[in-house]
Amino acid sequence: MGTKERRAREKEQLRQQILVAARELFVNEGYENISMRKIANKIEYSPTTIYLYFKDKADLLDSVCQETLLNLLNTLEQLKRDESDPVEALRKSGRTYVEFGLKYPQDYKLTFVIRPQFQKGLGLEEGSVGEKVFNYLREMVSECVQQKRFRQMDVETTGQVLWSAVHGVTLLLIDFPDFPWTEKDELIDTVIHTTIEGLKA
Amino acid sequence: MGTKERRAREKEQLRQQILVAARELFVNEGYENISMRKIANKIEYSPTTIYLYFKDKADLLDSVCQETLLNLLNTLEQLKRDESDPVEALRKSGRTYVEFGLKYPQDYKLTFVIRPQFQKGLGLEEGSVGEKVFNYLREMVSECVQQKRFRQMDVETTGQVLWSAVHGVTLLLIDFPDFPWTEKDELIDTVIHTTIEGLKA
DNA sequence: GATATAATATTAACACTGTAAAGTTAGATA
DNA sequence: TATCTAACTTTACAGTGTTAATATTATATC
Repeated sequence: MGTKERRAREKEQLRQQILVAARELFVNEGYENISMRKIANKIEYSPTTIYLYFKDKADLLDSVCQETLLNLLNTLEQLKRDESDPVEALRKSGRTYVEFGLKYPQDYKLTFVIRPQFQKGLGLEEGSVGEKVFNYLREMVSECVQQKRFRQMDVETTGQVLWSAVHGVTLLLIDFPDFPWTEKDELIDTVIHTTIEGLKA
Repeated sequence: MGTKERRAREKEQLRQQILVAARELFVNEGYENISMRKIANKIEYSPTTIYLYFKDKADLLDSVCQETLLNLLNTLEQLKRDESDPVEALRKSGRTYVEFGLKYPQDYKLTFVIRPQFQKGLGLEEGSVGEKVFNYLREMVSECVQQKRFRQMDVETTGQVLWSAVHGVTLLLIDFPDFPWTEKDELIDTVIHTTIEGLKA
């Protein structure tokens, strides 16, 4: 009676195959330059087969972005363990966030800039990966506030300020690679350092 | 012999007409949802006429964005006059920058996020409007640094840190309107205030 | 093993897209 | 009036996302 299970497994496998192909194409050539037909070609299925697994192209993008968020979450959570100082932990998290964005620039843009243009929902619903990523940030910040390392301020606002800073620098570095930036690592560190100092002040 | 001039004027007029129509459509319905045919319909010309005035759709986007930058520059320069304290002037400029982005969210995204995806060049070349906007920021910052109001730091880096912050918060507010943000104005003020405090520290 | 049934995949088609090439028209020059 | 030229349109092509109808395949039942 394992037939059903095997079938389900096979179905999931094809779903994954589509996702892998879609991510690779989206990331290398940009979401709007990739057609359903191109994805279909890559996996050697007919274009319409994709619609048996995903509602439409935006839904496919959505699933790719969910994976990216999961990837980001895992990357961040690997840090958490080995750092006792909460401010230092926050600094490292910020650094890791930006580095993640620069390591997978297209994934980052897809998730945090392109996707919102197509899917109006935020992807931060109850139990979603996006929510978990945000909770991670919230916890980090909360620790700093509780230990009075920051000036008295709403935890939510504090988190949002930090997010603004890292999101901003990540996108600028991605979008304007030719701009005469300060040396990249120095800029990232300075952005994070400045923001954290500002939160202490 | 005024014929040539009249013709040139008419030509420029149609160019402007196309730009106005394109901006309105792009801004209201999004760049990727607008076809050349829709723009052509709006101005009551055939679609291919547009190609006599603009190289392609990306070039048309480009011109729309140039106008946006000019608009931003004018908005910013109106501030300059009436503020003697350089830090306060910088704060106001930051505030104005974000407000501009939120007042014309689609223009902002078009210029600072969508455009770089299509036109790899930055649009900050010698003599360009983009360069002027950036010079404005540079001057503001420079004033603060010269008057020792900020901790000793490279003017370029300081400017880039500020730009990161305001760019970040602007985009987050645009892209995730449903997120449970701190009250919008408070968040913007806090982002700018925190960054500036961090630069002093 | 043959047949009915359900799952999965494909073909054909529609209404669009950006844009190149060729054709048309109106006004200026000679 | 004939010719030239700039401005604009028509036509056409190859490609797009997506739907409905159809075909194929694999399983379950007899």
